[in-house]
Amino acid sequence: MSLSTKYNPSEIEDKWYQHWMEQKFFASKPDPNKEPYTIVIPPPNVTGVLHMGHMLNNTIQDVLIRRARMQGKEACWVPGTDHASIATEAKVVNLLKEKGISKKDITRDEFMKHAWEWKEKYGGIILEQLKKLGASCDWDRERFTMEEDMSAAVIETFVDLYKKGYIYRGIRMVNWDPEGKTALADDEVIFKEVNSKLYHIRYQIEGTEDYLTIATTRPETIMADAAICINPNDTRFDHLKGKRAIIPLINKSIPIVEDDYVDMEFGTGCLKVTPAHDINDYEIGLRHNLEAIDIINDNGTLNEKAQILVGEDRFVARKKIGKLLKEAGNLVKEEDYTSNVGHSERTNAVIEPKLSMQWWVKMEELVKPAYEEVMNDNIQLIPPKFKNTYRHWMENVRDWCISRQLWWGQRIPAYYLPNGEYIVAETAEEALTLAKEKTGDNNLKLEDLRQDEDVLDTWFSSWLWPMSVFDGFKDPDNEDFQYYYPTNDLVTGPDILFFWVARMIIAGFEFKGQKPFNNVYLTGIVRDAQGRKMSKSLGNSPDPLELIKNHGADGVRTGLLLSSAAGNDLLFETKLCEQGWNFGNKIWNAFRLVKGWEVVNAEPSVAAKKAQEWFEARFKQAVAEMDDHFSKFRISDALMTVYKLVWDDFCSWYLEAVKPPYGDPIDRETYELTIGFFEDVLKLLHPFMPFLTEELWHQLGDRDEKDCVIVAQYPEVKAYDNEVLEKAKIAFELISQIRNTRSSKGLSPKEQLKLFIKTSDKSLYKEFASIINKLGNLESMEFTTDKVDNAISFVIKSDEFFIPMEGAIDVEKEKAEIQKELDYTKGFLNSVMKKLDNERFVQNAPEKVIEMERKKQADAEAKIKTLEDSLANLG
RNA sequence: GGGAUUAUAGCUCAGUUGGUUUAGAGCACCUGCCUUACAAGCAGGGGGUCGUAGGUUCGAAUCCUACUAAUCCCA
Repeated sequence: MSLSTKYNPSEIEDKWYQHWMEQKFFASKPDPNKEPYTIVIPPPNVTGVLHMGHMLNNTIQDVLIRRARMQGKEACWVPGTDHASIATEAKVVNLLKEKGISKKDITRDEFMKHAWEWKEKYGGIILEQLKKLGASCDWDRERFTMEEDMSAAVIETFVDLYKKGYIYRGIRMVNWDPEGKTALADDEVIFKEVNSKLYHIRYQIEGTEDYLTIATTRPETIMADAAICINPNDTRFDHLKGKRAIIPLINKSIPIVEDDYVDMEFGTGCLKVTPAHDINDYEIGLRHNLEAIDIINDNGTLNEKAQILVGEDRFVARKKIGKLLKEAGNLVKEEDYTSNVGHSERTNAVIEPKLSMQWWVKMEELVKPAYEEVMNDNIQLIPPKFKNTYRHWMENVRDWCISRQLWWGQRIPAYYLPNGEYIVAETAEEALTLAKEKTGDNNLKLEDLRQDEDVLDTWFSSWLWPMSVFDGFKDPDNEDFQYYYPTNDLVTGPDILFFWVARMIIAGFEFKGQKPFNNVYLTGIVRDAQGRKMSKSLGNSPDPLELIKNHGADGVRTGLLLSSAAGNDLLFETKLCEQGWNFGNKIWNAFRLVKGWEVVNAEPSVAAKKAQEWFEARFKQAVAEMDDHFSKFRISDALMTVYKLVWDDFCSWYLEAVKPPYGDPIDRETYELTIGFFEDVLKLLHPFMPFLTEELWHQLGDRDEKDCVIVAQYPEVKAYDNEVLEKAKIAFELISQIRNTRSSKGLSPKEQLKLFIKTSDKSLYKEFASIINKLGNLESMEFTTDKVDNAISFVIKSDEFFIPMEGAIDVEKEKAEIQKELDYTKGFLNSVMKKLDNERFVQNAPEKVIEMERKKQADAEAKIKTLEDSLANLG
């Protein structure tokens, strides 16, 4: 045979993906005769490249969708990307910079043209990468959050929420990125440990020659100080109460206030309060009615309100002011200090807390149905431990800042009138009409309206995703939306449970009165072997495409799923992919064996017939087990079930039992049944290992282009013969014991052995005699009523087995082994008897439990007797 | 500081409402085999007082309390 002993995935993967695409197997359209099964992809960032998290997440989605497809459901997996305003804008700005173009020198329209060009050229690489993984998305349905219809939905919902009073403008402290010149959401801020200095600065107490000392990491903000704050319980500062202090360098007088917020242990116990530049200070400011003095420009330089160092960058200013304070004699000391400083996820600039006018969504009311429907399990979170986390967030929900000071995104549909008022409307024309009504000024023209410069947060697009991908806003009655929505399962990471999942649920109920999905499967986070998050800066993330190249997509998928229970982080090692590949190779070689057989018309062997009966039952049992695992979203358990079914049951037991001696042909009946079993196994395996199974499906039989395992009918749960499984278990244990005996005596597996059985019930052994003979490699199998001399013996249940050994038997060693088992069984019996001797147990425990304990007792007693006999026989 | 989650074999995890369990799986490990499908394999084997200390119960890995440790979210 010319087939390689090694399975080579790269030869077949692209071929089959292309074939599936050509046959339109991924495509879905509404079919009223079929049950829909829908997944929308968590849209990856359009600038992104595939990382391990995507691999895990999309593998799970693909497993679910492929299984549903084979089960005859109308399976639809919608792919797409989001426009990632900050990330994309940063990329475009950088590209323009390389071309010598500055964003501020071009118009908004020109910039958007460049951005779209960038998107067309570089965006969406990640979707191409998903194809390598085998993702069976309906690619004809690919969506992008900035395309026209999707944007229209965003604008429509903004106006809708505004009209309902859920959207407002307000000044709030935001995370300001002075480089990107935009506000960032909390999750876009990364906190890093930074070495800095703690400056101890003394302020004169007004009207005295005394000083107080504060400690700060940001001396450049002293000009924005509105007060000095002390803890009211701090007796050290009683003399300061009611006094005022003077800011050095600018000689401004500020009050000294008292607030519990001040940590008496930290620094000097005196806190400078800078409401415009620190979130905690802002809140103290609100409590004490302090003025917020903003001395920093949008680009991070100091403005004229600072009075000194105007125009200097905040970090330059920090150094210079240190020097100035020193010269003025106000710098007491500098000490080294490490602090957690927020950085922009995109530009890496140090975040500046900044007061700024932003658009907000009022969340308190909106959240209510979304909260309820998860708490009552109408929407299920998997694993359920996330329900708690979800509840906690929903109960403490805060308003959502949805404006971003960027151009790439949907521009906020608010139009300012010359008098400073504004109108929210879907179009400028509509706004003009409304403006005329509002002002009574019929001379207003479009040119008089100025649209808000800001765009909406990307999440404000993503939260509509399950509805907008089916045009649920543009055309709510359309067939797709009616058929596919609500979707079935959502697969995503717990890190965006609030930013995305919760908001989708909110949007689903608010805009359509329906949940967006039934189940949310939260995957773990893929970490490296040391448990660290994978990150570019650590360089600990393997290249997914490289992994696929080396281990095959099937190998990587299997490797990822093998040890990733829902919600558990996955400590990734390349070894896992090797294990996945090994599994594929095992199946490949099973195929080589079967394919190599010569088939003749003959009677099946007794062993083969028994093996068939057993494997049929075992297969059905595995189908039932897998079905149960899938129903609970235990994907890795389902995989493990089929892994063992293939490796242990099909390869190690079944194929070994039916395999003819080398060179001999196989009878037709056994051959055909075996092919049938193989196909059944491939079906169970296909959602996990799509490529290998498709290849073997076509190699096993002569099939046309439409007859593919991807659309084969998935095995259904059926009743099975449990008795044959129970009997086989004992027969297999006997075979293991025979092999063990051979192995522990250092005999070759080729050495044939004689077996004597002492039992009161011969039927099981007769039934399985042929298999026991073959797999145990026996010369003979006989029944006996007496002990057999010069033999190794062992006990299964209450039956005793003897294998005569030529030459000396180490009696002491045999005795020791039997004694060990006897001790264990006695201990076990003892624990059973403790229960049965306890009156209260017999009274209180359920009948079934007591019965089980009595059975355990009887079995153990019989076994002990047999073991004791064995021991006695040995002398 | 507030809240949550987790703790079972060397590693990653099962163990479903307490009773088929003096605890299972995969990987890793050890021993023997290049046995004509597969050495990336085959056969066999060892390994855990279920984080610690109490409590409830006839019975606890499972329920309760405290402690310890780790992780996450919020401030």
